[in-house]
Amino acid sequence: MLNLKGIAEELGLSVSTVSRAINNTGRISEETRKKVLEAAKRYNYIPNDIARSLRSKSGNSVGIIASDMINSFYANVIKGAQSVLRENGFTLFVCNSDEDTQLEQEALETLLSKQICGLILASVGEDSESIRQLIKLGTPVVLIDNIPDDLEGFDSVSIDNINAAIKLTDQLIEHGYQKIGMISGPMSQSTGHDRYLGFKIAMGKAGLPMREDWVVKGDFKKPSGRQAMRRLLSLDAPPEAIVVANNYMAYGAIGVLKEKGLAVPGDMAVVAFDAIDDTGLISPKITSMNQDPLEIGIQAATILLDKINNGQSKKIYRNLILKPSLYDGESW
Amino acid sequence: MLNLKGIAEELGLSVSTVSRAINNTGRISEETRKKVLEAAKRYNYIPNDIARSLRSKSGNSVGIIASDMINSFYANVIKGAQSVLRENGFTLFVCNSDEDTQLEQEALETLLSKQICGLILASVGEDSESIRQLIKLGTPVVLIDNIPDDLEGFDSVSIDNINAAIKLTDQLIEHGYQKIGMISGPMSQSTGHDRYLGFKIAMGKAGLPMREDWVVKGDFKKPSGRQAMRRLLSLDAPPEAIVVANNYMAYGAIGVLKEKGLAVPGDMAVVAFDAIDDTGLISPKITSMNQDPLEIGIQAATILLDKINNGQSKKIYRNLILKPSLYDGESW
DNA sequence: TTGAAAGCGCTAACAT
DNA sequence: ATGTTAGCGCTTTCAA
Repeated sequence: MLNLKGIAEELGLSVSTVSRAINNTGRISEETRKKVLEAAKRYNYIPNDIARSLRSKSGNSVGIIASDMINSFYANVIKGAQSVLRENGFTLFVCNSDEDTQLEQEALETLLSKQICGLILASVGEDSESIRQLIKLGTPVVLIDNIPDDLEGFDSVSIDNINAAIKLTDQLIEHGYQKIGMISGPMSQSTGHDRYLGFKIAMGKAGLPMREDWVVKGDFKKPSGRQAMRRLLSLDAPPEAIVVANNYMAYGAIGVLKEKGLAVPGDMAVVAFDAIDDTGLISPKITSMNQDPLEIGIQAATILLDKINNGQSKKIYRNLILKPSLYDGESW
Repeated sequence: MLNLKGIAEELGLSVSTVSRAINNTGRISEETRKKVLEAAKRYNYIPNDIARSLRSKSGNSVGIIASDMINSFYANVIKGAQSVLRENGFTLFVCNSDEDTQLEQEALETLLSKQICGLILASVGEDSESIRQLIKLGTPVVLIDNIPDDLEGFDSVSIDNINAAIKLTDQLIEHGYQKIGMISGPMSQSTGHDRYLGFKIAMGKAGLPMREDWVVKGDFKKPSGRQAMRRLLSLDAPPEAIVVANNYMAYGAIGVLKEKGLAVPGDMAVVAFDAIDDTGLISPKITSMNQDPLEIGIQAATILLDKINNGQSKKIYRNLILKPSLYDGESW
């Protein structure tokens, strides 16, 4: 495996000439260009991207930090972003934060040390310190999923979670449910906070009672959904329907119901966020308000690329609000 | 954002002294070490990993190429690998090949240009050219999932697919099924080929007839599973049970059955490979022979790290055969 | 059209 | 204990 210098020596040319031939830059005779390209192929030359970006001070990689790529929601976000990025010659570093602030911070530093030129971030919590730091460094960031309240001056791709939660709750209300509870996410995240807020608004609008013990806080992971459902079922008067703030908690909650032989929605109706079913075999089909994760990834990557390529657009912040779609399942 | 030189100037020291302080290498006075570390923190210094690995000729990233990380099987493999790698200071480049040879090749070149020092590869097809090339370059490779027959001299983590398929088929046979078909994968991949072989062996052993039209070849993706099932159902005498070579094709196949109002396993029994259900809500629960994807990722990464760190072990090839486990579901 | 030379940020001999 | 120097592989002025 040769490098530029190797090829240059082999051909009796200078490194710069070979570089120009390979990058098709600057003036060069057709003859030598041919010769170089042929040699490059013969020797299976692969440019050292590390050296290239060190020298030219312009990397071609971006990072993404999400809580868990096992979650098909994030997996799809990543896939969407990756497709756009690859088409544009960028590579994507994927990091998991596992809903952990510490890991998120570590991932951030790793990515920065890798000289990423952009970041897609589904942040945990509201701590904006690390993010502010990024912005100062001039690294473009696009936030997705969780958009901390106190963060103005960022780009983001998200949905109107408040309204989405209102509509989702309305589904239950329209079907005659009155005793409605919620398994919410952490209030420190906009997805948790706003969806809870929407739920509250919808309930108030309909004149329905909000009962403290009908709202159980989870951490967006499956076990917390199970735990929350057990808590609800242990109440003297459990709700007859619940709104769940994300897919995994809903899987946990419904799992508990099924195990106890309770019917969904007969004994308890369940609606959720982002419970898209890739397999098509989940039963009952969960009525859910869905963000389009692929689209989120695509849009986030597109904004990022624009900021990277367009120096001017760096100071223009875009807050893209996508429309979630309601999947009308059988769980209510 | 300062670099080493910046900090050196700021402190009136030489670059090398600062470097030594930060890397805690070589002799240095406690006093200056303190001073440097403090300054590094003050200026939010983050080492440029690109420059570092260019200089020291030793990268700290490895790549993984899998067909589709939306598939929770691969997602888990990636997660397992990532956990081991991160603990050891390595980062992971994730590439999708989408079961496409062309994309796999592209991903390979991208990764090589990124100077990865190791690769975990779930290859598509039997074309070993690109892989042989890698080996010559001295880049350690661990193959997973699909182990091309003609590739000796590689490390790999896999299962005994032939035996696994025999056992899976035996499940059906033991439950009295005689008219058994298969939705197989591409024969060019060991997972496709060996699972088909195992099926054939089990059938022969039991003295059951192998009918040509009861074996439909798919491409491991969901639509091909749907198509295959439609084909089977269109036969004059469809099989009464089928073995499906992977999870996604099984989802497609069962989906078709459910849509037609056919019962599983009443009208057709279905068993499959790797149909692990993260949600716990898939119905019917699919009887399946499961590799432990997390473990595969962990083992693959461990082998890779050993090869990277241990020059001597480079020429010792390990072919780890993990035990798959049978999940006893309700689909037969 | 081509070559020589500088230098990206860092590490590691070698020198002091 | 610290500084000086060379150079990783590449791009990019500047000269020729």
